[in-house]
Amino acid sequence: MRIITLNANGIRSAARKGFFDWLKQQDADVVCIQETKAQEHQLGDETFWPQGYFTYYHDAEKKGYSGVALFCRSEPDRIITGLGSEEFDQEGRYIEAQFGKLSVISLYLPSGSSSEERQAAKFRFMDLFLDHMRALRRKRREYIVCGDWNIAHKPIDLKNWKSNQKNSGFLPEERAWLDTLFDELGWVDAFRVVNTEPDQYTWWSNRGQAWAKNVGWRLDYQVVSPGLRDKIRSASIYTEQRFSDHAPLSMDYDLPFPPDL
DNA sequence: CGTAATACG
Repeated sequence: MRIITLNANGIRSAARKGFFDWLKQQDADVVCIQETKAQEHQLGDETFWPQGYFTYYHDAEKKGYSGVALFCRSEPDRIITGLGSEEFDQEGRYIEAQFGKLSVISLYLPSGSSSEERQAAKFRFMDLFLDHMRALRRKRREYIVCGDWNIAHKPIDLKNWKSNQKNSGFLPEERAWLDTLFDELGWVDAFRVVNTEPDQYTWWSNRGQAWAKNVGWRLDYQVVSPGLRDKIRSASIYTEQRFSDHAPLSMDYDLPFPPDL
């Protein structure tokens, strides 16, 4: 089973840069997109409903903002949109597809980099989402939570960790939140199970020479329930592609699709 | 600086 996640920074922009042509060659079972920055009525072109996939969008109410999507090679038993939050469900940040006992989720955690107000919103979402992840752990299901988590976990996960300790995305509170998720709740950062190398980034600033100098951050994760830990086979970050300021993260699991859990 | 709309990341 192959799962791909990408923050598209505009699904229409990514399409113009060849994302859907690339995707055809990837043999993905589920594709998780964040920052579609479009509403469904703007995505009439068949490009945005790829052949061979069941496609689901969860848009923000605000035009050109946020939004997540799922492309699924087999039809899910159920789709869940949103977390039951008045504040965040209108921002299009969560969509879950259920296939038997497996759920695959596309998540877009708020960025806090634009203002203190947005950082406060990010912390509110983190509170809400940690409770959600606690609730998921009590279910008799397995989960793959894909997306842009907007937090680098450890110094190995960004180039300039020393100078970024006061910046959104590498704040001590944000890092501790991921510690809680992984160490206390038992969720697994699947990429790090199969790749412990430095310089494995999924996002680069558009400013300066960040891309050319590989001054990046690892913000995009596939976070899996503990029962899937020994099913994680391999991970690839497609840094050659420039569909977005993020790179696609593709992971292979030792499971058929649809899963036989 | 890029995407998409005059804000947000």
